Amino acid sequence: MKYDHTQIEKKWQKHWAEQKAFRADNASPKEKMYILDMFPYPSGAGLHVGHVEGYTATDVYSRFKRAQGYNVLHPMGWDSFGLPAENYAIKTGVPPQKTTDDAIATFRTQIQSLGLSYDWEREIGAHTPEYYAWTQWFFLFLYKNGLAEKRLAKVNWCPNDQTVLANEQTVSESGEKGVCVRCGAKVVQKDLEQWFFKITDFADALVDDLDQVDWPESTKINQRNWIGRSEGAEIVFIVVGSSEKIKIFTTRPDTLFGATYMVLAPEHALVQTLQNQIQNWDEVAAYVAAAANKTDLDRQTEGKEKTGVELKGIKAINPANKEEIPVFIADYVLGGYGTGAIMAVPAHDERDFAFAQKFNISTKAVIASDTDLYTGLGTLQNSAQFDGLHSDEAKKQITEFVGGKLTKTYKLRDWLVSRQRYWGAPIPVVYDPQGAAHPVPEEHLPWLLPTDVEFRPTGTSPLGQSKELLERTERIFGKGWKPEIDTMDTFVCSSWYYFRFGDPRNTKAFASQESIAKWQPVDLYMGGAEHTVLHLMYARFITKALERHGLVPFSEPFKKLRHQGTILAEDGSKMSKSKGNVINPDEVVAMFGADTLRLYEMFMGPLEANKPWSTNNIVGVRRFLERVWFLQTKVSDVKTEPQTESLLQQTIQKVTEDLEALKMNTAISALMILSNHLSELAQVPKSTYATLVQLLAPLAPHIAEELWEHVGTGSPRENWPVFDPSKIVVGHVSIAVQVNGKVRGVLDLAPDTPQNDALAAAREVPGVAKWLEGGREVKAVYVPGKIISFSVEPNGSQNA
RNA sequence: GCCGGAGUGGCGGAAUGGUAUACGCGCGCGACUCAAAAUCGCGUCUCGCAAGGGAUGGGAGUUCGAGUCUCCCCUCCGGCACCA
Repeated sequence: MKYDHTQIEKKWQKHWAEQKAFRADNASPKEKMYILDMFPYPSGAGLHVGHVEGYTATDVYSRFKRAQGYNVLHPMGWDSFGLPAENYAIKTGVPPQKTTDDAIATFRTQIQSLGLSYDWEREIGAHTPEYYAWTQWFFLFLYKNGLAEKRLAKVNWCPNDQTVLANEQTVSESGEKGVCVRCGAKVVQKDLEQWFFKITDFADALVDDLDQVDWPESTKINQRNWIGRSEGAEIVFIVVGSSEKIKIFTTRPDTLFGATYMVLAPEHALVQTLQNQIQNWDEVAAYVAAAANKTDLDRQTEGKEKTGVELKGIKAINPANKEEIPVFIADYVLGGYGTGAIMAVPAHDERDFAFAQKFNISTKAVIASDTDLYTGLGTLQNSAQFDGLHSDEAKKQITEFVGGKLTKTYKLRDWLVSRQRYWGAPIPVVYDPQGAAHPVPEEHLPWLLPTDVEFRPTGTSPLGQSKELLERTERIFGKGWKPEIDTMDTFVCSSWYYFRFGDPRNTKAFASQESIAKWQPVDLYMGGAEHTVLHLMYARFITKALERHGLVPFSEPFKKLRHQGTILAEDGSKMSKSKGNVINPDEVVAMFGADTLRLYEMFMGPLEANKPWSTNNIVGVRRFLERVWFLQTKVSDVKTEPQTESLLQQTIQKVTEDLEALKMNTAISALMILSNHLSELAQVPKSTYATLVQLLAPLAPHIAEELWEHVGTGSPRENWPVFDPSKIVVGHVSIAVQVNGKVRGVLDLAPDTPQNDALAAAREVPGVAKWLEGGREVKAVYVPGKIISFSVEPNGSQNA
């Protein structure tokens, strides 16, 4: 009987769908397990083998957990708003709605052909009004609680196309930075009124709560670095001859006596305030204007070459030693970090040192050191009564001495959610005739995305063209009222979707409290490591905001997180369309079958590692499945020999432990060892074979179900086997005998052999005895069941 | 520059401080065949006739024993990058 993967896979996919085999049951008393994949952007290119890896891993785990008796929630949906569909529409005129629905249909078909056990009754799409109504509800929720507000902010602007550009659109196809991806014009910065979510309110919790979750350490570190909490002091400097003060943030208040100048960010408000006292105003104003037009990319490409202008006529007083010091503006000081102003200590800070060299500013070493520039901590000097103190103590004492305060600051900025784009959830805000913002009342949600727009860059947000949206606004709110015409960052859609899967059709709430209590938080979350810093941060923020207002009873949405690695091309390079080395999963499924593809991707290596694809290696797992398939012809009611039973029990243990730890590659290896053993038998005991099939079922579910029909009862999706240690044969174990760290012999011993007997036997082993003869035994170590180790010193006669 | 991760056969990789190279690919030889494919069996780190020796990026250390732990260095991959 041939192994016809196509026929078998179709049969069981149909069967599972008809049986609703993977429905997550809201009413089940069984323990819940919520296993989630990061929902994909449904791109026109279709499913990638990289998707398959992550989805297969969670599928294996879901099937494993169901068999162990858990009530598993394993859903799939679409992160379906976003730029590619809109760009495609600009190019071709095909509306994003159509492109997106087509792409989703393709993705769904592809995913279903892999036999992934999703509960399709819970499918959601971020671009559907039923979903984005609640994305908009989240906006209103944050707005009402003071966590959303409008501010001026810079955007990338293409003066040629008259359009706003996302950061990733400011790199040309040839890699040139700071230019429009479409026309190549130089990108400039432009101020726009935009909506922000106040994620910085939660900065401390976002750092501290990382201790509660089981995430890869590197991902936690990325999150901490992104938030960038640093501890230091705020200290006030007085401007000479003025009532103005300059507040600075420093992590090194111990070096305050060494501050020989100050720097303000070009956009610092005080620059404008002090205009009348600044003698070289024209020069200063020109520098400020130039800095305002610089993109972040400009700053990067310009490297670390320092620029700046002294504010002539302005001096500040160092509060520690009352010296008058000059004040500069320079773009190496960032307006958005700390207080936007620094004290510069050129003797102990690299950037200040470089700047002082260029502008010929005096330096003063206040930490003892042999070098002109020393950035470490140390013993104070030139610091009056603080001389001799160590930095650690001086930080606090000097801060108190000058009336400053110890404080913390963060790199994390508030989340800018306004997008001057079409294909996103409209921001549910309207403006009265005076221009004041008002939230759209919840009863009007979903606040629909209009369709009467043209897809071409026009210099304004596409929704600004919609007559329907304007008429709707005036009809509901009154004459002269105007709609907000920006849409929300698609990260908003993905910051709450995991709640929706628990209660996907709810029209009264984003999810009922019962569904939250039943299913949340996510027990296992799987997705790529790249590009997830922001998503994870935003999802955590939303959860913390909900918790603060009593809407969820926990503060972290994802208890356990794992990343699948990247699948590379055969030569180890990245797969890319332009190189033409992309593997299409559909072709692999057609040729080898979904079970083989799944098994191969799980067998490639550790889940989180980056691994090259190898079409050669696929035949290995295919052969394994063929071997298991062929074994059914040898099944009979013979008694299981102890050796076979022992191996079976070890396999049950190994596979169970490995699947729990998501080490699919070694679980498969254990199954191969068992099937190789069974292949050597003339007749294969039915119960042993059935157990092999069941252990294989989470990994290669179609073939397992087909084989199970002949050898099992019930379903292979239930009653996961439990290993029985008493059936593992422990009669004797082969243990190594080492002399001076080298293996000289092997000995078969029962693990409970007493030490004296074991050592005596070991000394008699032919390969060992001769090494002990000529020397003096110094030490003998016996680790039962593991190893015997002798240490020998050569005697005098041998040395001679 | 800073922060992570990783270096093991020809290749993907395995190994609670305890016989390094499991499992798979590839390759070689053999069986079956008129022949080939498929399948099955045997072999496959390296030097050596052997006894033995040498190998987990390089160098030191801890230990009876190190791929695994500690320190220094090299290479590759990923992230951040003037954050005071």
